[in-house]
Amino acid sequence: MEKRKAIEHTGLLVLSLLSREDMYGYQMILELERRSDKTFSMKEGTLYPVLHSLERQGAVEVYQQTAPTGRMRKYYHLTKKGELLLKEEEKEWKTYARAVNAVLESCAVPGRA
Amino acid sequence: MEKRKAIEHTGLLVLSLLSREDMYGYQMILELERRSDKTFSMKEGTLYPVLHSLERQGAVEVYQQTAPTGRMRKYYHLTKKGELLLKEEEKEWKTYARAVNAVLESCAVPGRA
DNA sequence: TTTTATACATAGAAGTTCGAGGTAATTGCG
DNA sequence: CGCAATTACCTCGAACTTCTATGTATAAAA
Repeated sequence: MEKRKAIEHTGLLVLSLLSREDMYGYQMILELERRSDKTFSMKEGTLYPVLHSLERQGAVEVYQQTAPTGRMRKYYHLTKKGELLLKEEEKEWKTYARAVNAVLESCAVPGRA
Repeated sequence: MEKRKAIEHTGLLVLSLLSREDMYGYQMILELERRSDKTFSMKEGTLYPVLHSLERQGAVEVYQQTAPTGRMRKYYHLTKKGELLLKEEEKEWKTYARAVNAVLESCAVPGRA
């Protein structure tokens, strides 16, 4: 009965990360955790299917590269299509967040207003 | 393949509405639409199961009342438990929104900074 | 050498929301 | 009066998302 802590807006977050630099999956998880100050800890079971879906949609492109450590990594690169998608989702997020806040404020106890 | 437009945070929004005044289901849908400036249009298939779930959790109490129009309505009232739940969910929302914004900003093109 | 961290991946469970459908009363319109 | 639209409740199953659990494999650390 434990409520699962959903990330939600996974696509937005991933696209956003890739807008600055190409990244590989595992790196995205770490970066997301760091930049959100530990609020997000996206699971691999969430991320990889999303990345594959973004690839099928043409929003990202993949290339493999061997890390200095010798390990293979799959880097994801944001395409033009991905940039557009990011802009759209960013706008949707802002609209959504504004709407939630508007409802919360409209219900807030008066007191100072 | 159409992406569905989820409301998400349904519980938070409903509890929030009820924190100001008792409401009946249909009214909540209209109020949510109004206060969110048309961003939200919660479906009945979403709302009623959520209300019943909140009732089972003891977060809301129900009473019936006949409207001036003669129609029967089921009003929902926020309990103490519901108020606590609201506070929790409100806090979670703020943390979540802050984290998303932090990631977006950390990825924003420089330019001015 | 065993554990931990890195790095990828998938299958199935669980949760949420919606679409579609149903019931029923009231209101407005021609 | 008859009929559509609105009000007001409800449920079921589809669709989607995320997580848990699990698996593979390599490299670094203990």
